[in-house]
Amino acid sequence: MATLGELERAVMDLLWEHPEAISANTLRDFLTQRPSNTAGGGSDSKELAVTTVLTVLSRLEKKGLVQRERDIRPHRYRAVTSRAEHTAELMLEVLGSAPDREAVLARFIGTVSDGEAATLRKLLSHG
Amino acid sequence: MATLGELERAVMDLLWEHPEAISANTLRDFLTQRPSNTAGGGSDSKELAVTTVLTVLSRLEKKGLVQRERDIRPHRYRAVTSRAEHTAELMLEVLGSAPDREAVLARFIGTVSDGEAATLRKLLSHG
DNA sequence: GCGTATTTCTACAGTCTGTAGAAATCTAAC
DNA sequence: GTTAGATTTCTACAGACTGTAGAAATACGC
Repeated sequence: MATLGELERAVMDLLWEHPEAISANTLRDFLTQRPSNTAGGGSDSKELAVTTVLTVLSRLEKKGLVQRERDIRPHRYRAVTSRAEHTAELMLEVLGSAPDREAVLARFIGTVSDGEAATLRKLLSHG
Repeated sequence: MATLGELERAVMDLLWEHPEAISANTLRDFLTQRPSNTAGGGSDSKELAVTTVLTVLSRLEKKGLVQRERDIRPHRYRAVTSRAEHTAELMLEVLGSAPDREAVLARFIGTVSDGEAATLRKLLSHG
């Protein structure tokens, strides 16, 4: 696993938002026309060739992040794991490489919000 | 911040192991001669030019991960943050980009060891 | 001042990502 | 069954980042 590029990331975000498998064209439309920018993020709406999206999807497939349905004609794509799973895996990957895991966790815990801390406490208690 | 290359990572690991600031030559020696390979990791002992190490150190400095002492002649380098801090920051960076933080945390928590869970519980209780 | 150690500049190859045209392939309609 | 249009695959290239290091500049000790 590794960190994704900007476009790869955008595509994954869309796939995560849409559980149903969708086509490259649909993705392209989402990527380019995206009208409602929730003020703050990067405004998109830049032309993109479908082949570009297809290339990115192929790469994501090779990376194991995307699965494609090849039986129907406009192939449909969908994320293999949920964003939460993926993110958790990434975090574990980062943590895994540390010989001082507990120290890392200590610092990590110190930064989550109160609400999240409460959630964590709950999760840890009935585990 | 971003993920480091292999050599960059190796350099950072050495700097983290050695709190005292050390020179590029010393680092080069560590990187090349490293005799005890704890069976399993990648065996090093490959020749490396000092300039290579210096280049990497410059890049790490530019990235804010390394600080250099310029007053003494063989410049000395040291890590700006501890590995634990750095790792925790990376984890937060990964987590931060998720809209469903709690879901991520839930999955994350499910994977840590019992001992670590205990540590976390302790940390969360008197926070 | 000079030689040697050290640092900075410059350079290049390999990988990864964004980008897309050309070429191949498929499907529906005729 | 042939053809046109949609779809997918191949191939290509530029830009960033990393590993790698020689050349050139600089500093320090004698």
